[in-house]
Amino acid sequence: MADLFNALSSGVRREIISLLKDKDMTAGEIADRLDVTKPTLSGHFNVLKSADLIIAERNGTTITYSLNTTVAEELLASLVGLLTSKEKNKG
Amino acid sequence: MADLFNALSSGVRREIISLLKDKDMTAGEIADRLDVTKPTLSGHFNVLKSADLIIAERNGTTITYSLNTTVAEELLASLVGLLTSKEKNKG
DNA sequence: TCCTTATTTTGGTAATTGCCTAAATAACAA
DNA sequence: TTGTTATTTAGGCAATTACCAAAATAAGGA
Repeated sequence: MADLFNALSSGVRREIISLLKDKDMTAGEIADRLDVTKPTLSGHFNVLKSADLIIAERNGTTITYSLNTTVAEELLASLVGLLTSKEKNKG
Repeated sequence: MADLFNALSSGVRREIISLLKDKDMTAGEIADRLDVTKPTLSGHFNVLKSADLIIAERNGTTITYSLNTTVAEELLASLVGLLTSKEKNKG
């Protein structure tokens, strides 16, 4: 849970997720669209992979990343749990 | 949005939110329950206030914090927007 | 083996964060 | 004004993060 929110706390990483929610992309394609170098991006991929938010699949020399929708849904559920069930102003 | 995720990326701050989701509490009450000093906590309150996630109200010498449920709900909506609408595997 | 493409790892620096103690401020009572 | 309680601000240090350039690795073709 901490890993997930930490992963989301970076603007670059949220952009990566936003790209991946529509279609899978290779590291190079993502690098073409974002304004950071590939090494920097590689570090962000690592953070997202550690949080299990994205999945990497190598095909030859290219690596295709995809959003892990299962974990994304679990994250949503966790956030609901964190923020809701406030009974104070029920009605 | 960046401020919101950044606010959530700290365990201490998530604990604060978790306490406040059930009832409003003063800074001192929160300090009694968490294992950091009051000055450290004060810094976390500032981060949460900057993100508009909590609301501070002074009564005499005490300051009572409450969760800003409106912003909490907006955060949930934002996260849904960030993570969903993936058409790839529709069906 | 040598070359090319794709991506990551390494190494370094600057900025940020998180925590603490000590000092300052705010509100109010005596 | 002096004292007390509640909280924040200031100052400083250690750890982490973010970024880049350069080097290294991986995969496959000639």
